[in-house]
Amino acid sequence: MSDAFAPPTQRVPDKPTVDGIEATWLTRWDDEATYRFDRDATRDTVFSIDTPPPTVSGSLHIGHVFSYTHADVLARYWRMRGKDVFYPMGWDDNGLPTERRVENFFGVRCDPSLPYEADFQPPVKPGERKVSISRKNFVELCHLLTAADEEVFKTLWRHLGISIDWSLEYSTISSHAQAVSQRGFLEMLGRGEVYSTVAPTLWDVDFRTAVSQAELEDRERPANYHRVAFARADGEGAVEIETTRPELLASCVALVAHPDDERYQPLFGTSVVTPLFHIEVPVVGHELADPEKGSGIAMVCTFGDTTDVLWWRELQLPTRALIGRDGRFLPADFASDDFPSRDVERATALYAEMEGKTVNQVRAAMVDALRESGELRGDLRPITHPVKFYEKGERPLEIVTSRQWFVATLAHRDELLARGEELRWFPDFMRHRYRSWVEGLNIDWNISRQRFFGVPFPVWYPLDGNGAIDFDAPILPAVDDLPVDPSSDVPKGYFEDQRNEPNGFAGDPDVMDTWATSSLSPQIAGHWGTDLFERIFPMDLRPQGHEIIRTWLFSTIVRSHLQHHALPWKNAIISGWVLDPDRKKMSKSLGNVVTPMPLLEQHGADALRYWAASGRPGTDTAIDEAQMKIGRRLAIKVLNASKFVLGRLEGDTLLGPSDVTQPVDRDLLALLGQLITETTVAFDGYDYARALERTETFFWSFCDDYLELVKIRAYGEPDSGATRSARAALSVTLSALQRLLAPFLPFVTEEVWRWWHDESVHVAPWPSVEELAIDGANVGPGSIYFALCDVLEAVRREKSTAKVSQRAEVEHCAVHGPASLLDAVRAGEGDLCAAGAIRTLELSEADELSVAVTLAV
RNA sequence: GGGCGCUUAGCUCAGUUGGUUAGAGCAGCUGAUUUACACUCAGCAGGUCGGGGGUUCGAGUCCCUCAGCGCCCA
Repeated sequence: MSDAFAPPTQRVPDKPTVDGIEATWLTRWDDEATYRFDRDATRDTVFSIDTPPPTVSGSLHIGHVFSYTHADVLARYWRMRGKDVFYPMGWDDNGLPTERRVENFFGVRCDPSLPYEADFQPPVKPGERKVSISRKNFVELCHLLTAADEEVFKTLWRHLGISIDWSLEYSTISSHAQAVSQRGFLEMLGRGEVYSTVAPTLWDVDFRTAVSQAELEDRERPANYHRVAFARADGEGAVEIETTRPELLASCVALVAHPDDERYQPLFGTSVVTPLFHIEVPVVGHELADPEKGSGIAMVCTFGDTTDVLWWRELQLPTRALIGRDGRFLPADFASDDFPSRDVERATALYAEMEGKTVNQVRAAMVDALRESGELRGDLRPITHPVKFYEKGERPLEIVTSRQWFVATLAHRDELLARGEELRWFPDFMRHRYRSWVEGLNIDWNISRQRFFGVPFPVWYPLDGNGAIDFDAPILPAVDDLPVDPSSDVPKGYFEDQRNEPNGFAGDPDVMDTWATSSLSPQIAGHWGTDLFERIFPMDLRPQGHEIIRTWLFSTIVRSHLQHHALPWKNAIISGWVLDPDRKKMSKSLGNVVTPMPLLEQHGADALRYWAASGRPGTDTAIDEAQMKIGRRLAIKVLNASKFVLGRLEGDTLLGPSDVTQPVDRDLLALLGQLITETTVAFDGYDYARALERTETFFWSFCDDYLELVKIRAYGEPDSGATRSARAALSVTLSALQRLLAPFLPFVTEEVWRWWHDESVHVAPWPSVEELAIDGANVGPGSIYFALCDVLEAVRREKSTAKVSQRAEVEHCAVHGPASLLDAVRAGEGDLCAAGAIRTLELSEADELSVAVTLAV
């Protein structure tokens, strides 16, 4: 460990600059392994950070520097506090965004039925029509592209000076991550926390995959209420319902109204007949039917929306599924028990026009048919209502029935709520986001995705003599054999030629939701199962943006709770949005997304970090180049102030706090002690922004006031105690300030620190009050310093008003004020007169401070 | 519909258990001129703290209410 008060070296350049210092120090940090985690560290000395593994297939935007800077500032603080910081970086490279990017980038499409082509070359340019390729070829392209994308992200964060230990880099599609993910799945399966079942599933017809509740978003969409008449089964008139989805008429299974609704009470227990298809359905009561909505009585279908699912389940209604996985209408047999039509011929004839068509086509056909039959009553009534979309999708979700794997979250809701309370949130109010999300859960977490580039389910199924799959007796691999790919690996006791054959086996065709793997980031990064994991888990800090509380944060808590009966981390620090310069939310559609690299190159890493670090946890922050310029100015000031101070410390004398003998110098150290205490408390409470603001304010005063006050004295005779005192105070304070700023401005502080130290500032000890050796004899911290500043300010004002140089001589300066203040001024009289070029200073007692300045002619 | 956050100078924001005359930076204006720094320094000006009501000796701060903006959940 280098001495904080080491003598200056001759390393101070004549013309220091902040330009280009990033490259120098990035290389040195690599060479010196400055951020390398000590693999032998024990849990009590470790500070572990679970950083978001970004989706590299998304475009790089300014948000990627924001939250990561916050995390890095904290990492650097704790490292200086002597912690062994475990700070890995991962890439969440599997999943839909990657597939979509690969499809567009290469102009390809995955068709799992095609054979692998070993020498396949993707099109140089994506063509008009996408080229269909095998699953293995497709996955290879995914690996190829994500590897390149990861480099782009890595370059950004390195340039930004994020103190990641890159030897800990991981990716969620790596073999290691797949093994961890599959082990996690198998252990949940063993505990009964994950199950597969055939159930109504939210389905994106474009992506052809199931999606989970966490990936939903409501979008306001225009629609029309269609008023449709259902004949009563007893022939006594008709019941009119209003629906936005007439295309689902053939899959109607009931009408439902509120139990208290007097209009429909007489109908409960009776039946009506669907128009056109002539299927008898019951009229039932349920609290969720809204008497204010439409005509107050709704058509329940298989399945128009999530409420239909709820009614279907609670009222035990039959199933008449008509929408297929491609969003087109499936065949239906109106002579069967599933679709018991009273007029098979007409129903079959009409439906023949609809089968195989899309939702919109069928809707139009249905409207025509209803109009013709006279059962569509009145005009269509336009409305706007929320429709559920996959967050990355473009068409409304449909609900299809299929077999999926679910993690049982609902059964653990209360425990998960308790975990949310147990976690320390910064800012605290973010815990509400988590709570309301968990309280609103209504379906278990669907982790099956009918896609290609992901972690496969480590599951095979036996086939019976007819080739039917027995889902209740899955064949599982041994943990030691993980990872496995059931589509190419063969379960123990079987041979490849038994695949998909009667009495053979079949692999589960699906892959896991990407969150089902990235929710294990502590286990992946920490190498669950090795001693490393015990050294870092539960982790200390989860830094992330608030938009992924319900996905990544939530799912990580779920997995840790189920697997380890613990929170995955003690603290979560939640960043706000980065807004565009006009304080608008950035989005692709608005075209206002800002890319970080040009800003980084123009203003420098320290400047960009300064801007990011001035955004408090949880607070939305606009991109502000003015703020970046201020950061750059601060960095330059650090260079110049350091150059000046170190230039004063000529010779090799080791100056320390014990050399600080002059009252004003000791007063400065007392103030510095306050600053250190304050910033340390702020950092301990994850309030890096306050720490920065306080340090910055102190630093500017140090430059503009203290340096000016003691400048002349510091130039004095080296052997004089007064000179030594000034130089010692400058040295001690500079040392502390360089370190206090190091988490924020890692490049410039490293540059200036190395002018007089051999080791990195980033492994130097965080400043402490103890190292200042303050004896506590001061009247009050700042009393002398601030008094001198007040008088100096008055003198400056006089010169500025007179429009003369600040170096202009003052003939006479009369200070009137309370005795205590005069004493304070007297204690620094020499410095004051030197700094203000004051020839004669007169001190006289008065109730209030006033300063009369007479300029020399 | 339920919940959370924000509203302080032209702009961006501090303002800690209520306590002198509400602060800073930027922008603006007026100047200085170079033995750390022109990527500099000094000074000036600029606010009925979103509106209303209440508690209090005292409210930017606590309570109620209204409004606007943003977000979360349903």
